[in-house]
Amino acid sequence: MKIKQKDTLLNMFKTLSEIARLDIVLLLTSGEKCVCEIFKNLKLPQNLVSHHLRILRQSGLIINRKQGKWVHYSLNRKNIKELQKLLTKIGTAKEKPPKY
Amino acid sequence: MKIKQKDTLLNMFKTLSEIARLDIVLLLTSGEKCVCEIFKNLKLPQNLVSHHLRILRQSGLIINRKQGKWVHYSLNRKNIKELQKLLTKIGTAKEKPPKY
DNA sequence: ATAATATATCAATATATATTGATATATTTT
DNA sequence: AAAATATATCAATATATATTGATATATTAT
Repeated sequence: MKIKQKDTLLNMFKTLSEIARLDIVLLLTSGEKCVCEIFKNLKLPQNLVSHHLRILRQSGLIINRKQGKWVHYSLNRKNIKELQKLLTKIGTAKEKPPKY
Repeated sequence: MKIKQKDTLLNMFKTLSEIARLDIVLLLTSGEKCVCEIFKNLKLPQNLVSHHLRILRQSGLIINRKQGKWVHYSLNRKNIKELQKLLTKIGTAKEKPPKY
């Protein structure tokens, strides 16, 4: 695996290892949401959610679009697919059977 | 998703978000390895690798078996499958299209 | 029994990052 | 233009965790 690719994956794992961010991602599986919907839904302060959204964006897991005073966030399926691929690779690697 | 299940997934993500541990998991895709093989391969001190192996074990990502003075570690495919499932769910969730 | 090898644990420290509070920016409404 | 709303940023602090060094335990070899 290329170093850059590994870094990207590592970053996605790191990003998803925080409960608030995993919750955001799970929430976004039901479609795109503005920040206000997200922080009300998760019952977290707005600035904290904003902070986590930035980390999610920087890791490539979500994307956003601006519309008036709202910023709508949604999942970045392309990169999530990459994570899936890696896990499939890990999960299906051949296993040396224990020797008795 | 049940709280306990989410905790488990969160823990797996947290575990995989450290480069040494991701490297260990990637190394183990080629079959089970004893600790000495792992720390020599990764060029990390033995006690540090031992520490990371414990975290990997506690998160359910790897299993071990003892044989003489060696402890052999290998992937725990069952739990890795769970991670895969979640990502598949996230990656295939329906997306509300942006409105123009 | 002693030495050597493989692994794990513990305490101390360094480092990264989550959280909070205050504030800034941009857009819409009145 | 002023007020209200939505979002982002910054500095400070709290917390979690990686890393290191020292040491303990268990097994095998001599």
